[in-house]
Amino acid sequence: MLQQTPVVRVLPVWHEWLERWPTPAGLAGEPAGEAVRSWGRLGYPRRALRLHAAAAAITEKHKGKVPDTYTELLALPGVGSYTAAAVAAFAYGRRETVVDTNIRRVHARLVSGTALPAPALTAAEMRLAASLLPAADAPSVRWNAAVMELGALLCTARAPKCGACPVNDLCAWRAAGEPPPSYIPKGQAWHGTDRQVRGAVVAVLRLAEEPVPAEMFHHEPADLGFAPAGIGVPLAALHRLNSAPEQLERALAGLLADGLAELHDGGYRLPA
DNA sequence: GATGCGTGGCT
DNA sequence: TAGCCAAGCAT
Repeated sequence: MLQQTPVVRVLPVWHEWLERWPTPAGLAGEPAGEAVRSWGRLGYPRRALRLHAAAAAITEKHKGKVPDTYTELLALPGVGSYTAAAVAAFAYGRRETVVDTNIRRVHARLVSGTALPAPALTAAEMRLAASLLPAADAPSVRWNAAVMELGALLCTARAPKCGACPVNDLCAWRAAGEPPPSYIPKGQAWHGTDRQVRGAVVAVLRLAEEPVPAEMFHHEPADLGFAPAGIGVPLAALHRLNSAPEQLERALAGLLADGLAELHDGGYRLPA
């Protein structure tokens, strides 16, 4: 849930999930669509699908217990190098090189003297992080947590709070006069993209209790002569995007391909 | 290595 | 207010 999503937005959903599915087996015992539905508006709903798949893998291959090694964690769906290291370190106390966006930014500034880390995680960054990690297990966990928090709370991407930083006297970027970034990060396009349409379609499917006919996506409900049950609001939002028919087709096809939707009785629904 | 993939708070 | 950006991953 925390992948690319701020902590404060994750917390309420996380609590709901743990109450509803206290164990991996509990989640694995329900349809994947239920995971997507209860994902709410966290974004990137593929993560819900993969979390469900990970729960199934944990149930089947790990006797229902979340594995405690980096390698086993990495093999789970939706778990990459960051998440595998973070779980091994923070849940199991292991010494792992945890590198998230916060840690990358702190290292870039404090050590490398640049305003921002490289556009993508590099081998050099991993080597640097590994070289800074304390040798013993417990201190390494504290180090990972501390650097991550420093980045999240003080050494932020925009308007870093250098005045409150406990290590500002060690900061290479500050010592260099806070030079501007050497490149301009290109923002993620949104308006008019397939991505926006996909999001609007999934919003409809989340609320739908019956398969949604393709015509519902392509035409105004008023033109169809019948009222959609319970999905009027997200459907209206989708139509307001006024996307081209082929764009809608791409979005629907993409959702099918990703397993976020399936065809049933001539309509689209979340995977049952 | 580059791209596609959500959503909403903050400035 | 339009854009930035957030505990990344898979392909």
